[in-house]
Amino acid sequence: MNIHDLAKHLNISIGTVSRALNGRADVNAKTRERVVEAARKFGYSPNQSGRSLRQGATGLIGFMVITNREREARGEAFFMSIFDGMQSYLSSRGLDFVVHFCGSDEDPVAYLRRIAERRLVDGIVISQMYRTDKRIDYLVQRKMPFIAFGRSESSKAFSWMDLDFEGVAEKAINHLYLLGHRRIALATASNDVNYGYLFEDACRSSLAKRGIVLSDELVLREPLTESGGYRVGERLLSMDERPTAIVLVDNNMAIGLYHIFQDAKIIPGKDISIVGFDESPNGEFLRPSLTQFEVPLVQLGRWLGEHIVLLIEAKAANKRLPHFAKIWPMKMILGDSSGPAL
Amino acid sequence: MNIHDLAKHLNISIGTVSRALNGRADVNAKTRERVVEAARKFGYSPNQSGRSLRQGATGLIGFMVITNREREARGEAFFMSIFDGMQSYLSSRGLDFVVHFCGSDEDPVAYLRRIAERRLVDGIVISQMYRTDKRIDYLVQRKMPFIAFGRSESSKAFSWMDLDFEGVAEKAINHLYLLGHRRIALATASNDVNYGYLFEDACRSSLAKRGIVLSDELVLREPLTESGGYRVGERLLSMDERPTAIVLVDNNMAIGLYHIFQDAKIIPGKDISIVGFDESPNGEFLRPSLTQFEVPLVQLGRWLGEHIVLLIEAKAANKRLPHFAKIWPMKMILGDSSGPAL
DNA sequence: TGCCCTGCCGTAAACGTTTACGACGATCCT
DNA sequence: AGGATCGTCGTAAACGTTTACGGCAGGGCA
Repeated sequence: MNIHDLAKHLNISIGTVSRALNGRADVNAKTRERVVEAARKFGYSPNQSGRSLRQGATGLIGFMVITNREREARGEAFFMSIFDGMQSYLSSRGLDFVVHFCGSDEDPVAYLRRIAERRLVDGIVISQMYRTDKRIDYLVQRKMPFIAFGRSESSKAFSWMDLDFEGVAEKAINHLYLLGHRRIALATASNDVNYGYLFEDACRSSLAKRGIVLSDELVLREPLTESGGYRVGERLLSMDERPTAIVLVDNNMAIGLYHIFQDAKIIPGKDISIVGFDESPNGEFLRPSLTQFEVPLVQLGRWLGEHIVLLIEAKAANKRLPHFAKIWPMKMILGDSSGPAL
Repeated sequence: MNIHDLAKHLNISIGTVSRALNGRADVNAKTRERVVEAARKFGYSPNQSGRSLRQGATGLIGFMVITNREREARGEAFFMSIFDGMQSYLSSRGLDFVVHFCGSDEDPVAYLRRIAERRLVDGIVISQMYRTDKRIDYLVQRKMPFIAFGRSESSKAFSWMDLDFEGVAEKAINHLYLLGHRRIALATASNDVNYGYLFEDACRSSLAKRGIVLSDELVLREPLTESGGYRVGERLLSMDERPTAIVLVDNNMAIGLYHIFQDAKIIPGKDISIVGFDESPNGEFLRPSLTQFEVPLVQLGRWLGEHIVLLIEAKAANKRLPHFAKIWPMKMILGDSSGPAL
């Protein structure tokens, strides 16, 4: 069933059918009704390939995720909520949303090139940015609308949005400082993901502002997983001069940390203070409750949807692409895992 | 840059360019080399819309996931690994793989219809099956190649694959029975997801085989989350006659359960036995280690990729679609969370 | 009555591919 | 030497849309 069949069945031309379905003005109301009704009845929607070919746009927005078997990616609750918000906005605009998963054994740049060259999407959000990320140069050079979810170093100008690592670091450090903590550790990523460095730098300068230097042995780099958190705990416990507080860049780690502390009869918020990062079901659930930071992920997804559409529309109108650079604010949720220094 | 530009640049016809890139036999080796080299140099790949239109196929395989804000979906480690395997197989076949996320406020059937009618994919895997799932009837009627990941009741014949809930139930119950347990509880899903019922029925009949009836108060329906597990623990502890063992349909629950038991000074494997479900980072990590079931998810993803391709090829060859019905076996991993009954 | 305007619709070109078909020169066989 | 075969390539149609353009009927106005 294509547009010709439908037109023949209605005894009108395909042009009219197309105009009727696309809501153009120059079609009789009565005719439009007949067309829409027939389309519904036969389960007809325009073939997207034909439409894309003619319009030079696919109506598809992509989101690229890199799978990794180490499972260091932020969890389901994180991405799923973002997808939810993005999908909800895009479908309200009549656009489709698809997620591209780059396999753990594939080269992200090659994977992205393939998507771009075959013109599978009109625009794309890329995530899990590396410190310097070739994907950015490629997309800029190709003039493909995109938003990087996460910062990255590049000589080119591009649009990005990111969580407020600086703000979180400042609030976390300030909170702990006011509670009297002076020896504060940091648990961050062991791989090259950019926000690990960002957060470390931010913590370092927030501490420096208060006259504290973050010495290297207090920066614990481990996988952002439960067992990574457990390892952090082990290293913490083996230290000669144990820190009185620790800041985490990822809440999955909190689970492991709580476990080893429980084994060692160390009570978070009393014997040692813990500040987590983004909100997560785990964080809400842990006892004592984890001090962490709230981020409305569904809204964040909507923001991404809205702004990628802006970029696409700007390009279609042949206007110069604007560049967004958005830091997403996060609010501290006080829990019982952070208390006065001993 | 399209095929015409490339052809003009090489001073040959577009037909030859196309044949060269598509690896057809009737093109001179020297010419092919020049074409491939030029395509690489200019970053040219055939426009997928044009190609799809001509071929009547998109070369795209979809995977439909339903997001839910209750976060009861199986986690990242689960789906991500499946995607990884599926992507890896499909890309080796020159096919693209995309994931469609149906928003939590959308109707899954309408969402799927949209994908199908616009012909966005050649075939699709649908997941999170409901007990009776309209998506199946729709896809069957539309003759669109698909595999249901999860069983569902339908009068139509269709292809599906699912985890071995019966096998897991039998092994879990047998294991506990041999350890002397006779009063065994079950934690399962509070929503309408089909495997909740499947697992419950399977446990019921495995128990019945051993002369034990699974009474209603021992079936604890809660969300498949950490806090759902915590609720299960609360209900367990408030029982007059507490069960000596519990079987879980989801490992996220194990986290919550361990926590409340820790608070209540109840030791898994000693005071009460716990058997979890699929392997998960959580499960490996919990102390005492959780008795659970191993499932090679990457392989499972490959299987899905291979078989959806078989279905698509069969349809392209105008052969009757075969129907697969695959139960994916799972192996019990003995942990310390299950021990002799008191 | 003659003219323009409006509302509605049909026609046909164009989007970028793939592929059946035929053309052409070179080689091979008898 | 002549015809058949083979290797290579160009031509053009087709896939399913959208949309610029023009046409036609009818109504309004001078």
